[in-house]
Amino acid sequence: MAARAPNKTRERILSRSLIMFNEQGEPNVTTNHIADELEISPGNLYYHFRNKDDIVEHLFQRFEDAMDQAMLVPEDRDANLEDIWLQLHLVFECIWEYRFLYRDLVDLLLRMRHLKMRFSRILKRAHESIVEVCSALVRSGVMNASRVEIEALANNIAMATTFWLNFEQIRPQIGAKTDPDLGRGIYHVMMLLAAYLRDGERQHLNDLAESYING
Amino acid sequence: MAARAPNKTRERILSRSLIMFNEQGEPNVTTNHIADELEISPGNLYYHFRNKDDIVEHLFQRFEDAMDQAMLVPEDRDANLEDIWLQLHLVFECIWEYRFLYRDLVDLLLRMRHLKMRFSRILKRAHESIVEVCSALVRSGVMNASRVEIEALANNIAMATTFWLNFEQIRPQIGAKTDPDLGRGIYHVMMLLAAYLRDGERQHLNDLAESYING
DNA sequence: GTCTATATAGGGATAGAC
DNA sequence: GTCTATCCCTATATAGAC
Repeated sequence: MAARAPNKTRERILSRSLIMFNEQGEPNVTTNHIADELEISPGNLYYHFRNKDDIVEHLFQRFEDAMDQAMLVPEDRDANLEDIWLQLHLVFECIWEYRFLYRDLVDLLLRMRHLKMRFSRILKRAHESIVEVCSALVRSGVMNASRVEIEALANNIAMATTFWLNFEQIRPQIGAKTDPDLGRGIYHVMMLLAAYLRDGERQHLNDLAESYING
Repeated sequence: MAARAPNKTRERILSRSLIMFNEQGEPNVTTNHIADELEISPGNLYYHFRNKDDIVEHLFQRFEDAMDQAMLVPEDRDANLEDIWLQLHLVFECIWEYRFLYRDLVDLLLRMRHLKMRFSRILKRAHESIVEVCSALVRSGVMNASRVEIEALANNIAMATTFWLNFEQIRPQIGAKTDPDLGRGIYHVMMLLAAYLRDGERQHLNDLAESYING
């Protein structure tokens, strides 16, 4: 009953769209551009997708799945600093892969209301996850922070993670087309934590961040 | 030789554009929309401005002036916590007034390259200003942070200030069309500082933030 | 300074042949 | 599944009358 073969053109459209959206920004890529690039007709593209938003939506679904995967927290034990480092790394990679979503986030989410709810859910889960991990750090004596401070910290970490790429793009030095160094972003997010750590672990974290930045 | 009277239509276009850009997002407002709203013809609008970017550019100029004004640091003495609070307040007000620039910042600055340089200059100045103020706090014994930590902190403060409004817009709870509370943003930025303050001042800052949030 | 009218271009989307 | 042809609509921008 289903299509005889896995739909190759459909998949080509999705993956090429992702590349073009990431490179040029979603608002600047039209369905015609995508069709041109793939050397198919616009009509063909519209056979596979109702419209451009439909493409965006399918890409968002993949992003959502990838983020849910990246945010999994070890449940059998309390998280430690290395866990955080690893998790941030996974999340940053995921954001990087679907960075077009973040570039015009506000406009995109206002235009497609149901995506806003789904994105909010991700943010909410991220926030809870951060609070949980920080609480674990407090329990294990590594971190020293009140409940209120943890809440504010979680908020700032979520925001920093969400907008790091955008911030990188508008900073002074970046003139060349070099890809931003995700390590820098992770480093800065970890520095948000650092202030609340006890001296030993604070140093430990600094070393970790330092080594990560240098390679 | 000059126009007999200060150009009223020109000014009306600018101020109305600002309102519409802020409300609907700059990419979603066309020159026709603006002309309609003002009940003038599109042709008339184009008599006063070469194109839409020309309008954006004039608004950016005003933003730039306002920001330069808002970022003035007292030079005759070391800054204290109240100074920071006041300055953040001024900057947040300024951002709020020209929030359309921030909503689609990356796309806007990539489209208008010279604006990117000017915006970078503002960011750079903000960064320096924050470093300076923090250094003053360290000198006066209120803050405890290394040079490296101050750099990271300044970076994070600049980023948080830049993207606070965007973050507010995509957070879970915000469904209604209520204006976001700038106080919340200022509070969170100050919480970035809090971790590095000595206990007494840390409490002082918490009180300040607390009272600011409650009214 | 302001209007009407219009040129131009491009994007989104569909119909119908193959 | 794919293509060609086309329609509709909107946005930017200009010319020329008033």
